[in-house]
Amino acid sequence: MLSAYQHTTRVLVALDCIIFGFDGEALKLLLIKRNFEPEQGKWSLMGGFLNETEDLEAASRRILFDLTGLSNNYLEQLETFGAVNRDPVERTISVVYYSLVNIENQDTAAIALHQASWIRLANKPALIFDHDQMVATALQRLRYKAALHPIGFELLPPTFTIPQLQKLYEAIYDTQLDRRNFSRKIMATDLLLGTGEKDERSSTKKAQLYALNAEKYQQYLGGNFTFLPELSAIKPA
Amino acid sequence: MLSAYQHTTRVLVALDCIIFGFDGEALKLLLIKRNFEPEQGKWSLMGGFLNETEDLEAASRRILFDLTGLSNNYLEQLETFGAVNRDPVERTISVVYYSLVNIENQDTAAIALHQASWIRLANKPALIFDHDQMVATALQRLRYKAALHPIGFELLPPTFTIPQLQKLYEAIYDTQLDRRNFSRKIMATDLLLGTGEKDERSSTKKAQLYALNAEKYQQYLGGNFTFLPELSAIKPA
DNA sequence: TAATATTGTGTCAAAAATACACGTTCTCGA
DNA sequence: TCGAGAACGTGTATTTTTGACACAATATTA
Repeated sequence: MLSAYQHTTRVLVALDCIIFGFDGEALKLLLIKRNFEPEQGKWSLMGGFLNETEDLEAASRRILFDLTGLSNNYLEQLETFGAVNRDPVERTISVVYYSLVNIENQDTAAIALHQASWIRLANKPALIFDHDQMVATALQRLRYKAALHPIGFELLPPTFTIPQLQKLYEAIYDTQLDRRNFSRKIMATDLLLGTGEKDERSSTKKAQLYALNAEKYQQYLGGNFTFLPELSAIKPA
Repeated sequence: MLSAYQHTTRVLVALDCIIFGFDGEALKLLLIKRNFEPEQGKWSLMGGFLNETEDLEAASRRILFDLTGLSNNYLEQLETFGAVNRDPVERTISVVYYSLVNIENQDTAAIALHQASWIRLANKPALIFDHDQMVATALQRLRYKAALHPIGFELLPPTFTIPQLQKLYEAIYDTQLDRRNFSRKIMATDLLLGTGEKDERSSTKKAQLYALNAEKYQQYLGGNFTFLPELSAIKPA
């Protein structure tokens, strides 16, 4: 081991996780009520500190798992927030990740233990520190990314219907889409594999259930594709 | 001031800058030969450490200015790299920014002092630590971003010709574009203001010089727009 | 079994992307 | 000085994609 760098400041590194879910109608965030100071009792993102011997993404996954029992989700680094006074206790920079989870997979016990709740984005309370800004940035990134890559599926159960998928996109972009054009576009991607099944939860005409074509999915993740032309002008931040 | 957080590790925070330029033919990177250990004499990105009392972006701008005399460039946070052993000396995480500069604005003295050179991306030597990966990620981001936002102009002088602009896009995406379609598409954006001037450096028919329409530019930065449909399938990473 | 709600699909018109060619301007060298 | 070479500037026809729109089929429930 070489000798340490001189004359330099060491700071705390936090990780915060923005966890998106979808309840069939609206986008949701998994938020916690802080049970420690500072800002005890206020709403906040899931967070924790980086350990000496773990990578950033590993730390983010650890925090996600510890607090929610969720693992193997889509997880992507969003941005690092480092304003000098963003944490009143001590200089701390926060590396923020966002994740997309199937809301049905949640570990209810773990979530209850941490006083976490799924809250609709539209009803989001004010969060501590710069967490509101983190959420705003994450939503922007999600919109950006989901328009070009098929990551929306990460928010759905393994099988889903086209109307469900459409509602998801409508929730992400807070807009209405034309059923016929949406269906045509999605079908053209060849991403969906029809299961013979139908969605039995519906109380009118039951929609066909599809599963993801895993191979095609990987292809589309790598390249770019305009999933939603109707959204080519995504609203500015 | 509240008391400090307990039981947590503090780490060094570095900042590394990926500086893109364009010489009229190809994309270039401003790289330095390290004059300090470890890895003295090897090629590396510009970097430095975060000070106690500065924001991340401010630190990045400071480093950029100290080393190159460049300021007021386009600067955007790319990603934070934090693998446990990425720096052999001590656990260090690096917040990476990328910037786009007009290569004609360089401060020659500052650059010489730091043994920095503009090197074509195609001739990039191997860099220290994880800097190669940083560059790869930056190029990917640049391609992503420039397809939807008019940030390419940040690499050009205040006035430029359409053929120059086209060569820039061809360099960014390492591809050939059709002159007529490119011109039509760019003109349709209303981003260019014709100066009466012509590019006197050309030795054949002199091309018209344009300047950016600053107002339109801001509009396009905010929203999304498909600048280059021919690139809708940007190559995977 | 009629009313209601939702699914699934087809067509047509407009817009955008693609492919492609010719006349113009400038320099340089014969 | 004028002809060749090189790059600039622009227009049109074809194909593809988007966007707008309507009707028949299925399931539930009153």
